[in-house]
Amino acid sequence: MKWNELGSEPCSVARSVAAIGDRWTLMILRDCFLGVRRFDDFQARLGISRSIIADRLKRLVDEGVLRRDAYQDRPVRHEYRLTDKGLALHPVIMAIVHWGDVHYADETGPPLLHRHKACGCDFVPVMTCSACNDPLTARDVEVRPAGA
Amino acid sequence: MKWNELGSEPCSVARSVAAIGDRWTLMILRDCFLGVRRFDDFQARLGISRSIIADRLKRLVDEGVLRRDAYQDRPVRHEYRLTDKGLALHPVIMAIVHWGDVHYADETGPPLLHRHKACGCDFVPVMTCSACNDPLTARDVEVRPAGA
DNA sequence: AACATGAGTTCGATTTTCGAACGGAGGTGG
DNA sequence: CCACCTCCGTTCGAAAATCGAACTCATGTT
Repeated sequence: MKWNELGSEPCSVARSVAAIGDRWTLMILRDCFLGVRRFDDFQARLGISRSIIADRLKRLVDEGVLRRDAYQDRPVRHEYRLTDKGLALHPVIMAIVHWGDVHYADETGPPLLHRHKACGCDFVPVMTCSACNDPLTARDVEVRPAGA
Repeated sequence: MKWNELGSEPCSVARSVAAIGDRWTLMILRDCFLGVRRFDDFQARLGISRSIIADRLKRLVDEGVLRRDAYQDRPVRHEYRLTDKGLALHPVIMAIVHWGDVHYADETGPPLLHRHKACGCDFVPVMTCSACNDPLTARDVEVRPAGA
């Protein structure tokens, strides 16, 4: 298998990873969820080559994860915003953040805190079963091919 | 910023991504959660260069995500198993799978189904608030720096 | 006119990543 | 004892990704 064949595997991980499974792409998505929208802001925050930013943003737009909207004319300028498909990546980013918080935070604790607007509390994300609402762990899950 | 500086950023996404944010690493982790443990099985399932498998497995062991255990002597052979830190990546993988299921499945539906052993039902993963147990969406969350 | 801003593109040099072939330690069959 | 097989890697040269710096382009500001 090669990089570009990944997307056509009959596996949802492979297809997702083909779209977003790249260091810089994930860092850009993190910034999107933090409200960053403009090319130069992405570049300044990441401190990497502009050509990589341009390439990754283009891919994300092609994938339908980001939308490129004009926010002014004369000169026309665009901003990058998450589409619904992009917003649906929120659990992925939250899961990654939480794993990092637990396993890489230093004595000062996690760098960022998350507050649930609805209930007003700081929280950590918990993955639950859509059927019984109980929290899930790896050992609770049985996997089988569809149609079996 | 460069690739290898990613891990020292004060950001949990950056630190996590430095450890696992690579296409092949994520594919290997997928296989780990499906029960694959041996070098040649990883290689056969992924169909990529053995050097990549070797490199990624080594990194994951160094990171403490996998453990390299001998399963026989003469000749000594090892298998790769998820540590607790590795098992803690389950929500990340589930979130990625679910996003792929929703956005890339064809008319035949998702390639794999997941059953919750405790309740016996097929399910999809739902991310919830640890404080109030309600499902979370991106717009429900407010982020702020720690210590504010 | 000179300078600033925002959003890229281009370029050559450096790093990574890749596939294919090889190695090696030990079994198995004849 | 010799050939072959299995499992687990390593080595190496070619191909690709990444890098920083400079350049472009359209406009607005001093």
